[in-house]
Amino acid sequence: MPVSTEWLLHCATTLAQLDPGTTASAAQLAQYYDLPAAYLAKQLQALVRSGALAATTGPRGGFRLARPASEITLLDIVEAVDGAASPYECREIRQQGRGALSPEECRNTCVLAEKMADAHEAWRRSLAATSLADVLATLPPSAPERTRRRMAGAT
Amino acid sequence: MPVSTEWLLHCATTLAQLDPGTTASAAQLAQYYDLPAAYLAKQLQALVRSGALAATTGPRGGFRLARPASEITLLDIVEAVDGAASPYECREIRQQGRGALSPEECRNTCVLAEKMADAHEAWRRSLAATSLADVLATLPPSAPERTRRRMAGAT
DNA sequence: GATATTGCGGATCTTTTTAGTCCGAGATAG
DNA sequence: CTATCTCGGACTAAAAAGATCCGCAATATC
Ligand code: FES
Ligand code: FES
Repeated sequence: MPVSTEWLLHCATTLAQLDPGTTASAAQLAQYYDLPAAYLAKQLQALVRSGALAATTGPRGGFRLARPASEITLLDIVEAVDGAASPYECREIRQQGRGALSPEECRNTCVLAEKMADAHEAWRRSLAATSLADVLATLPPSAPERTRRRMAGAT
Repeated sequence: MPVSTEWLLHCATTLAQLDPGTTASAAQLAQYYDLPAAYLAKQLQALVRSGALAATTGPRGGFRLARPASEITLLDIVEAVDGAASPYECREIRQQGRGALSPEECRNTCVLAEKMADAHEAWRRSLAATSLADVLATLPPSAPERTRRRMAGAT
């Protein structure tokens, strides 16, 4: 799992603390966390493509949340940057080799593939249970003001 | 996630269907599923190292379950081949850059890292809930006999 | 006791993914 | 209208992981 996952999770949390209508540029966010600006910009695009963020181009432009913070889950962000596909991929190994099963016996999906899919679904469900609003609720009340202040001074 | 994960899950299920005391060599298992024998052998070693399988060297040697099938979970197998580390790695990004938090504010772990760890734990819990014995229970009663028969004819 | 067979570990090569950089299209402010 | 600032996608290098190979140690058989 790429390092940029952590970047985007934190960037989204930061954007959620901004006033509505305000945007933060990729350069600002990069400076805020000391990250390579060009590469961060590339990853932010993935979140725009997925519909979690909205981007405004031109001077005074930048990124903002495309939806209320309560409607953006951690799963949305993680799947946008890391891909939504399950890491486990069943290649129907049971139909190959000397022990191959007949096509009739394979009408229902393999038990092992099913269990692996269940585990992946449990992982997804756990991440989908937390929204950006939930994350903000755990922060001290002074955090948003502080974030806005430190962000304003950036280039 | 490597393709070999599926291989090992099925190989372990196959071994669980053998009579106690009987072993199956890597070549036999490879032929049974039409897999590259050399690579499969290497992955089987990982399961031996983890303690899920036991190996006997020499003629008539091979692999067998090291424990009763009810004591081997899918998580044991997956973590043996794919590693037990969480795919998400927190690099403490919150302490870097212009928005860096003070060390005092970072005494407790970051909320985002905690949520990601929770999701990973949910995934683990789901896989640990199923043992090889549970998998065998879903198979038709004729399956073990059939597996033993087809395995016997291999080189 | 010699021999064939099997697992074991390390060294090696290939492929995929990740990390990083770059320049162009488009929009806003002046 | 022009200059400047922003995202957007294409391109290139680096690292990690996957996959493969070969030689060594151990054991049962003959
Ligand atoms: S055939 Fe793919 S998991 Fe069983
Ligand atoms: S600092 Fe690593 S997830 Fe927040």
